[in-house]
Amino acid sequence: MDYPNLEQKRDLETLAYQQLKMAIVKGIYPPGYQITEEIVAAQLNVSRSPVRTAIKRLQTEGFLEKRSNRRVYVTLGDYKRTINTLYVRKALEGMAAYQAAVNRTDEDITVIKRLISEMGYYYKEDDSFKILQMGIEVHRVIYMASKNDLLTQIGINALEQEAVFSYRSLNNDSMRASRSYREHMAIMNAVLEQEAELAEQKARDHVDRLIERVQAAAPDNAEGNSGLLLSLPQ
Amino acid sequence: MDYPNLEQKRDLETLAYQQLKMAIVKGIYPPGYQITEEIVAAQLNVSRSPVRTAIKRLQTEGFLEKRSNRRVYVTLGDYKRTINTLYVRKALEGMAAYQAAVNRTDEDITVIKRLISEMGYYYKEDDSFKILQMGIEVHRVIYMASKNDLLTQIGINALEQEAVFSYRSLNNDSMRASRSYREHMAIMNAVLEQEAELAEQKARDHVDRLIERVQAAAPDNAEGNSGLLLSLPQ
DNA sequence: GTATGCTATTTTGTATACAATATAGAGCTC
DNA sequence: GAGCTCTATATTGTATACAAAATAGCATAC
Repeated sequence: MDYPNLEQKRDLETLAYQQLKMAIVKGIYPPGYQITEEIVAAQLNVSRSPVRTAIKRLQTEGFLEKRSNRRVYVTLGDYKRTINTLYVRKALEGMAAYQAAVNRTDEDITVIKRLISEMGYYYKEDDSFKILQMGIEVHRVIYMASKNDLLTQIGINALEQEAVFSYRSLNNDSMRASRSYREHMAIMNAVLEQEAELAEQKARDHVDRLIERVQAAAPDNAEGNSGLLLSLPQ
Repeated sequence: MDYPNLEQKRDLETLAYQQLKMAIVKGIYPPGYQITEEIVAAQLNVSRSPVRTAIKRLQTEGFLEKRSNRRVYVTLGDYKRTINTLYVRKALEGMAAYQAAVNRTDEDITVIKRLISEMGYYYKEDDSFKILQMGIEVHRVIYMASKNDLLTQIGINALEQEAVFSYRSLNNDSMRASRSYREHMAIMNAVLEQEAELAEQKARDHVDRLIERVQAAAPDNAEGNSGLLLSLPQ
């Protein structure tokens, strides 16, 4: 057994959970891929027991899904699921932005200001990919600043799932990056200024834009899976 | 092994999950109670394996929590947790009401109208308990009408958890029932009329009232657990 | 009387054997 | 060749034995 970073000793269940989740999020096990206890166990060099626990957990979290009453696959995100997740994000991220504006600590302020200046740097450099990538971090920080554990846990899970199953196209053009930049800046500034209602509105608006993009990208063949592409949440 | 309703054959993991969850929600295992795999297994007359799976799942869902790095207890809902859950409910139930107003089918309309008339009956009868109890059903129906599986799943889970861990007092006076009646009616009517924004606002207002009540009931000793009482979500 | 360390007990973690069941595929019939 | 049935295989479900770890309680020393 190899402990990637050693540091903290974990039980095999936790290890299997983390490894498996990472493999899914990174796309090593792509959506639709069949997961079997035995194979994963062999790859991690542990018995089926801890792997089984990990698989069950990822099922309740939504990363894996049971199909045909016996087999487990990496969740296949279709159009409807993507839209559903985005509406959940709209509700949760709106609330998180509101709460963050109210509850942010000095430490949160420091972190957010650092994010703002870092993002500004990449904006000037016209580094579209970096800007889009940092969007995730913005949402994560705002969840943390909300000081609501439950909200944070559910919200980040939704965010991570979208990273895997997202239905959007992957054109990282600078127009998209530019809009992403402006929208995230607006949210963070409202949080800094403690403009709670504004922060909530900006966060909701941001997700509305994403919803529009998804709807525009797959208006017709809404039921099928064609057009599925991996992307970064924003 | 006894199958309560027989009908559908389930595997023991599912059975253990359902039984254990029911026992928690009904208060048979009260908050703070230690759960051990072996004892539950003995009570259900199955081996530890399926019980173990069920316990792990209830952990990730938040009904059970690990303390002292080895033992598992029924989650002890303190003030902060109650407030956190209510804010999550505010976000999700607001969104659900909005989506329900947009997506409700004819069948949903029938169900909602039946709920309205039934609730009206109990209101005339001045049956406070029944009215408060039906509040849960209202939220459940609205989640279903939203046609968003993910939203429904997360939202109902939050609702059920509050049923167990709620911090509020239990005085089922008719003034509370009267307000509960009015607020739930307002939400359902807005959904029927397809007034999406109004429905969202009414749903959020409703949870705000609950938050006020919790804050009023436990303003000072916010950290402790004194004052914890079981109640029904509304 | 308090604190510390040892030990027994409790409880979970892990591996593995076996059972049950669903799926796939071959072979058969028509 | 199409469809059916039967069988083999793949895979999960369940039980259980054993290992590891944490907790609690007791005894001992100071």
